[in-house]
Amino acid sequence: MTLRNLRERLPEAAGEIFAEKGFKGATVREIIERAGVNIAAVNYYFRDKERLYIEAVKRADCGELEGPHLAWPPTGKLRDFIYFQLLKFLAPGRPAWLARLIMRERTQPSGACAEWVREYIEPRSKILLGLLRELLPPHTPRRKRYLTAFRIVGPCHFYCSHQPIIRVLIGEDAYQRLDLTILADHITQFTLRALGVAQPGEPGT
Amino acid sequence: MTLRNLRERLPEAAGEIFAEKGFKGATVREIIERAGVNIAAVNYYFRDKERLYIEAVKRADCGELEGPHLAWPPTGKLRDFIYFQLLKFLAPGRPAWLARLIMRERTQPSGACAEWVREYIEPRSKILLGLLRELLPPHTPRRKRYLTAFRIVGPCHFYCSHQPIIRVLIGEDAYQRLDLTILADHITQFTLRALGVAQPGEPGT
DNA sequence: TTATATATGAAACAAACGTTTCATAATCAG
DNA sequence: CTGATTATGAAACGTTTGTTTCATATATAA
Repeated sequence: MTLRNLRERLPEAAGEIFAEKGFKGATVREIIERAGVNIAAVNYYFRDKERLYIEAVKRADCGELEGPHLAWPPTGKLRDFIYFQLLKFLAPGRPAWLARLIMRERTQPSGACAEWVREYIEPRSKILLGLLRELLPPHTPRRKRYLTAFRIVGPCHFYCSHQPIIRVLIGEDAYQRLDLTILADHITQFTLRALGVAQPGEPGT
Repeated sequence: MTLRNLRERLPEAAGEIFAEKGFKGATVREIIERAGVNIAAVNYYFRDKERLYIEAVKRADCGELEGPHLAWPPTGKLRDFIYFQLLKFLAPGRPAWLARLIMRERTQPSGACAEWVREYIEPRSKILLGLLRELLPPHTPRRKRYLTAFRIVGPCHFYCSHQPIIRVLIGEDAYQRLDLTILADHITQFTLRALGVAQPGEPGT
């Protein structure tokens, strides 16, 4: 067989199943079956199930730091930030299990991924807070800045984490017609209006 | 021993542990140990682990329909809705595990609780959409109404579901100082301003 | 009381789990 | 080629899992 392929196929298949069933719910036998490798490979390449899990999470959320285009005005940067936030979770070409794996680790941290929070979550949080520092009036207290940040990131994550329930509530048809640009525009306009920042030509979505 | 107490203590202890570790992660032996009952009681009272889980979820989220006070103006109803939404998850006296159990079932439905979604989630969704029908201009398309609803409910859930990460990002001290009324007011003002609905005397939070 | 239904406890069940072992196969440097 | 290192496969390991069994204890009704 192709040697190096095996070491890569394992965490990939693991990610899909961990996302679907969680750490405890997934079994190594199901993972190695999907990866098409022998069960001993888990021990050989990753020592045990937990380290395989960490590796899978890291690969699922290791995208480059897609910062907003620096040349844009602050409002444009905000729209970009929101759009990329949505894109990460709901991009059409992106496998759905990636988002679910990340969301699972975000809302129920296994503790094994504290390092990943520092390396990945924290920098993005600082980008948004920096953006709000430009958009909000000077000397806005720190607390109001991150309260506003929650108001922006919250809805982005809501689409992903509550996906199963949203499908039921608004109907499958309406859910399928949702477009990422529509969502991003809506959140951006909603935010800018709430902050009292004028935005050219936008009567309503 | 007190007879009927036993049947009640079981799903209560189960809820705590299911919330903490999920359905698969929790073991019946840990549950019966915390409840202080014999392992046979699970089979005797609830047949199996899954039915015990369903019972625990139902009891965690069976609060009465705390609708906004009908006599209030629409803006007041909205604030009430948001406040109760937060209260359900983060009320000081309320055990934290209740919120986590509900959130777990919301974001990763086990499928066994479809009935609970219909009976509990759907009515509350309709209350909010009805409220928005009053607040938004007449003939606002259905899609914009529920997009706006997501903008309101999203942040409420964000506080709960991302609680572990928020604690790290803003610091434990700042997190402890967060007050539910502050949160509710902030979300309400943010929403009303975004909708272009005037609100008396409110320069900023 | 006696008879019947209900509740409890200790022990064991078979199945599934993560992990390990070890013999063999493949790879590669010399 | 030879020898050493690396990779693979089949089988079994010891635990833990959810569930069941059955004898005993308790409550209830006549």
